[in-house]
Order: sequence, then structure tokens, then C-alpha cells
Amino acid sequence: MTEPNYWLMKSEPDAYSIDTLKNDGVTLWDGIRNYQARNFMRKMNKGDKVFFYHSNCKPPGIVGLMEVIDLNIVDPTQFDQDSKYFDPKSKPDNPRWDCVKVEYKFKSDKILSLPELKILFNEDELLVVKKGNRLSILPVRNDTAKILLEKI
DNA sequence: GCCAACGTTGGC
DNA sequence: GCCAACGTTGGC
Repeated sequence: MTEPNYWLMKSEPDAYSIDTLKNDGVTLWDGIRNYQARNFMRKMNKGDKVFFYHSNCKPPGIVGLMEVIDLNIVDPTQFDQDSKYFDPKSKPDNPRWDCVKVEYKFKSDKILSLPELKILFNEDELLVVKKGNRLSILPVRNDTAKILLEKI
């Protein structure tokens, strides 16, 4: 039995919130249009745990946990002309974007806000507290994750 | 709403 | 391959 890896994925609650995921149970994490973020998804394994982070809201912070249950899924929105994530440069025989499927685990009783995260961790311990970091998918160090799991 | 910090695009 | 211009993210 191998240890899971830990990640953090951001979503604006107006676009897709922890409550929406709680209701859906399972969702495709599609619409990722950044190569670094995509490459992190490609490193994921089934069973990995993902901290759900609400961004661009008051306050931003970690609001719950999910689990990776499926890998390497072609992102359907890249071929959907009506989607805001439509990518005319991506061809069906060579898709540019893929995604993972995640499952709802739990919602935190209260948000672990960015100001609190900045008190608990420095930017080496938790990348999301780094100023100017805009990546929507980030790895989380194992030792950091263990502490986080006790706090959410 | 402002703006710093990035990532991407495209001319050269 | 450089880099200016532009677009986006996201905290504040």
C-alpha cells in the first residue's frame, strides 16, 4: 500500500464550489488551460487526496477534501464550441488538454483561510501562500498535508 | 476596482 | 530565440 500524494486545486466558488461538489458527489476537473497545471494532473495517481481551495472570494482558503478516482481523461470542453474552454487549436486526434475525475470526501466545518495558512506555513511548506502564485493546481508536501488534515 | 505577477502570443 | 504587448489570475 503506497502513500497517497497530496495536491491543492483552486476553484472560484462562483464557478464551482465545495457545495456544488458535495451535491454532485463526483466531478470532472475540466477547463484547465495551463500547461503546468495540466502536467501536475498528469502526475496524479488514483487515491491521491486533494485540498479544495476557494479562490477569488472573501476569504480565500481551504474548504474541504476530495480524492482522485480517475486519470487521463480527455477534457471534453476543449472541443465544445459553446464552452468558454473551447480550444480551436486542439485536435481530436491529438487532444491538448486532459483532466482527472475527483470524488467529494468532506467539507470543512469552517474555512481554513489564506491568512491562517500564512501563519501556519511558509512558502516552501505550502506553495499557495506564495505571493503571486496563480497556478490553480499545486502539489502539497506530505508533511504539510498531515498538518492540514488535522486542521480542516 | 486596482494592480502585481505571471503566462502566452507573435513579430522580428 | 528574444522580448514587448497583451491577457489573466487572484489577493487586497
